Amino acid sequence: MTQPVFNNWQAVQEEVVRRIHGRVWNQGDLIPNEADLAKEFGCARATVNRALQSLADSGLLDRKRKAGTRVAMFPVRKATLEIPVIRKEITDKGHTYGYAQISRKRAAAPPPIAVKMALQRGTKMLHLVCIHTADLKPYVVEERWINPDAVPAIESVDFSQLSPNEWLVKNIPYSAGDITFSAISADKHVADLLQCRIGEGLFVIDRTTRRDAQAITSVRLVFAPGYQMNTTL
Amino acid sequence: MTQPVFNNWQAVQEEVVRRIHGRVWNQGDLIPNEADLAKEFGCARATVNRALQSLADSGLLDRKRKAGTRVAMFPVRKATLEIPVIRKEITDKGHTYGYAQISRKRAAAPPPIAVKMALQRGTKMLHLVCIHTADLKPYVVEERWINPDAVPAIESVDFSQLSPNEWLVKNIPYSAGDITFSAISADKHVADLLQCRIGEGLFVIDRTTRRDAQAITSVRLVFAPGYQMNTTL
DNA sequence: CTCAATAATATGTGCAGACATATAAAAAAT
DNA sequence: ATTTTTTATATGTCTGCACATATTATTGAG
Repeated sequence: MTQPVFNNWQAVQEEVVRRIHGRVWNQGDLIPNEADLAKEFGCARATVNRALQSLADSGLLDRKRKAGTRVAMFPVRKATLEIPVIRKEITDKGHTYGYAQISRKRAAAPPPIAVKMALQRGTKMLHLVCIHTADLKPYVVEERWINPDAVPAIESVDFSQLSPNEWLVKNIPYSAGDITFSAISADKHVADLLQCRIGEGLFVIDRTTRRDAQAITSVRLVFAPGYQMNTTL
Repeated sequence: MTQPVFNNWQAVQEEVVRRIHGRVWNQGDLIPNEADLAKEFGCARATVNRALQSLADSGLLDRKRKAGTRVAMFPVRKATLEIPVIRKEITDKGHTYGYAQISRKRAAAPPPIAVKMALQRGTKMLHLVCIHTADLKPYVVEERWINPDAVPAIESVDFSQLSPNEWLVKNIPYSAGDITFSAISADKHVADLLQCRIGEGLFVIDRTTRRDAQAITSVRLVFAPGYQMNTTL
């Protein structure tokens, strides 16, 4: 009897998944080490490593040096979300993109924003509110605070035609950021802009980006009713 | 002058990012091929490959065989979301987990669900509603449809103590799924369960999982007001 | 001129071997 | 008994080489 040969990392991965699903290896079990698996599968250890590493990335395995590889107790599935530029998101859906600036001013950020951005108290920030439309219908309101210390050039940029979202993505590289997804009830201000009822449930993305330790910008995107963010796992 | 040596893939990656951020390579530019970069960096091509592949995964580069590697026009950032088991999410936050089944019945799924799950019209499904609590306060309502054809064992499972969320994760492997995030306004039913005002904006996750082509289950998770889902990028 | 066959090329991935590194377990010192 | 040091081991990753594969560019046939 000739056993099948797994000579590429995807095949090895599939076999490992098959064994986990088939309860050959149970939750929490230590699985054989890479060298043994390589021998069994008739391939190089590097190939097994690639397969197992990829499964660890997706949360199905837990690996630790010396301790070995075990089947994750809670198979925490990881979904990857693509965060596109708003204009691209709208045009990719086949709609006509529109943009308008609502307001622009300098002001101290309110405490929650200041805390998130780790700012000195009373730092003057650039505050922008604008709206993105799809086929002339409100799509999302962008309320943004920009730290002029981190982006001096910002003072001379005209955001009446180009959204800060797009300008920042194109011009200011960032090294890290955090995102929060949540829901709010529309207040009067937002309801007016999005042309929806006051109190209506709206999807919200809050994002703060940094370069090294310095906060660049913090934005709240409030989407029109019915907005959905999709992904697969 | 001795140029620095990049003898590990993270260092190569950092240097490449530095060049993109520093506009040495601009958006849309074709960058040198792996062999040339390897020579320049004084490392093996495999090391450059690892670095560039990882950057392509994160959306900063676009790569195509023969065509080469270019800096992405829209640096679509990708955020990875961890989708944990609800009980684990709550206990990890340091709260006391509680669970209760609200209802259990057999019924035909409503059309939107039936479509999402690609079911025959009128297939009888198992319908479950339950609630998860954190420190005795409502945390999330789980409304779930389960396809008994895909999970025959489901009929004999008691969900009065163990949530379908947890039972399914532990017992039914799935190969694929899709997730939608959105916001709704609380209707009376949900408002009662979550002890919130009618109309309040609530964060919602809809998830459908499949094994091969067969739909296993479709679930709507409606979170209590104030819920946030966090990640980094 | 158009379309199909062919060659060239950049990435994708495999292999064997080596060394690096984290860390669990064992041994030694206190 | 407790802490520190050492050792063993599984994963992490680099190297140099080879071949696979997708796709563009070139060439050739009609």
